[in-house]
Amino acid sequence: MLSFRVIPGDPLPIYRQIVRQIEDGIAGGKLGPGDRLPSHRELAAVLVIAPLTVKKAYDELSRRGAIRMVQGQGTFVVDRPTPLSENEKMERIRPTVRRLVSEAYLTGVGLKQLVAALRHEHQAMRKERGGATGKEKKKK
Amino acid sequence: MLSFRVIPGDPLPIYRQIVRQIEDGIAGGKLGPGDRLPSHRELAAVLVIAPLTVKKAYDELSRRGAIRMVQGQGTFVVDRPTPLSENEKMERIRPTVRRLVSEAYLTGVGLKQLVAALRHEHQAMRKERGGATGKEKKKK
Amino acid sequence: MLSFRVIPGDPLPIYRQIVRQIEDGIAGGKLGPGDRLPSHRELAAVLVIAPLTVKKAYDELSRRGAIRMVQGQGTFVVDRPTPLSENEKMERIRPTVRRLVSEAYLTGVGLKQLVAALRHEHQAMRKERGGATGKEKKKK
Amino acid sequence: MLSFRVIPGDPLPIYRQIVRQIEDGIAGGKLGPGDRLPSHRELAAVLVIAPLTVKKAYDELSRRGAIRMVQGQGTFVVDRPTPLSENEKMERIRPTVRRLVSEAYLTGVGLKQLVAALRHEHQAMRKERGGATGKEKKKK
DNA sequence: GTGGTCTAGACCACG
DNA sequence: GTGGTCTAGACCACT
Repeated sequence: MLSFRVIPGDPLPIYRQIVRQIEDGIAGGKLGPGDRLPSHRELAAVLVIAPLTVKKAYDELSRRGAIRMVQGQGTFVVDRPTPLSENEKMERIRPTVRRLVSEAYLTGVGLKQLVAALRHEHQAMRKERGGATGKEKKKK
Repeated sequence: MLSFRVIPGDPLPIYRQIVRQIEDGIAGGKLGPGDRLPSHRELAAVLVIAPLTVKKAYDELSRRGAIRMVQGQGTFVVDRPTPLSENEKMERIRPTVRRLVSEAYLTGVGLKQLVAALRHEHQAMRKERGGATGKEKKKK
Repeated sequence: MLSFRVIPGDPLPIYRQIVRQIEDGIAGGKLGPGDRLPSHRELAAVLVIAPLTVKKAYDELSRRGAIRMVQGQGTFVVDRPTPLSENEKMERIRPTVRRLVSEAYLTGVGLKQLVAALRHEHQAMRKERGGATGKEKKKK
Repeated sequence: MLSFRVIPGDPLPIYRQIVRQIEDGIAGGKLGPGDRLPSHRELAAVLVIAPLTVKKAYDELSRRGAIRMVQGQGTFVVDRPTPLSENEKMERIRPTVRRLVSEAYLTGVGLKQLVAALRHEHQAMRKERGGATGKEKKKK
């Protein structure tokens, strides 16, 4: 199961953050058709936010046709995996890359430190995600 | 002078959009120390928004030490940005680092590619700023 | 709960008065980590001023790391104040130091008396905060 | 002659700062009846502010009867010296003392550092004021 | 209910 | 003209 992270103070509302992460997960192949998402109550508990907030995210995704909520069964991914090309992937994250570089410059953080911070955060996330340390073979 | 643009519907509030554009302007070298910004009323008129909204953006930049507002004179880009400790620098860019790492992970972009993209963007920005490639000798 | 008071005609703007009162409340131990402040609307009603004015005060305190505002929850005194470097600390109190020295000089108060007054006031505050006289051992 | 200092960003308007400093000077005996103040143009030049601002301060003091402006002659102190008792002096600067102590606590500056900063600033001012290093004997 | 943003005015202080 | 403060509303987002 995908693990989510949510930033309370972010300008992007929490429910949109969830929407986005699930979309990214689908785009990146981490989530495929038929995959089951955690119940909104469950996810809310994990993220320590209100269940209604998660519900709102699921509703949004449902409206977009990316997932389907089935009474008494759960919530499932509908979207085609739509494998993105490498270029498309890079394009997708590029705005954030640019923003980070710009922020780093303004703050006076050098490229070296920046890369270090990136690696550090990457490690931290891996541990959080469940202990995979190398190239993980995901199977459904 | 910088040209500003603002997107009303954006999840990022208008005043933050302005903050970012000015920060980027400084980062990109389009705005240098001593440069004068348009008055908040003037900019508000140009952008067709309320003056207070622009002022809020200027206040934010002022707090961060990027600009200085002087009564009866105007608003100026600050000469020597207030020095921050290394910890504070990292703390400041951390949210974006986390976000980028998360996006990359979900989208299926590996750490290597990510770092490469970062370096690439970093180089691009440098060129934009005037071609300095290393420690630049500033003369006034 | 703290009781607030505001003087409309004061040279110190209302929102700064609020900032100072809350800061003093924290300094004096009347406000501790985790304590909830009245909502900005509520406080505005009590003080008979515009909600935005209180919000501006809260924003200022939030920026300084003294409080945290959480959507839908309320506003709270922060647990562990953001650590500042020694230089920044001194930088922050410097204006008041300068002002005091200047006032004392002009009023004809000598350095010795000034330091004595400072020590006296410092002791008084400590007692107010609960009687700790040295390094206090905090337990939770 | 008294030397003045002015803080542009202060909540107290510059012209009020000047008023206050002259009042303090009179209260502290640094300025006595008949003493001549610098012309407003002159003082404005020294403080690097607009002459109108100084004029405003002089007008204020004139209205209060503390000084008298005489066409073609200059501006002179009128007020009785009114020597303050030590207690009165301390009372006068006490609010600022309290404020400084409170700020220092909040900022995490210890008493020791605080006193050191005070001494440092005191020295700096002395040099600025014209090089007196010990108890200065002032004569009119 | 909470905080977050925005508007369209107003008046003061400084130059 | 500039910035600095304040008001009295409004709507949105989250719990």
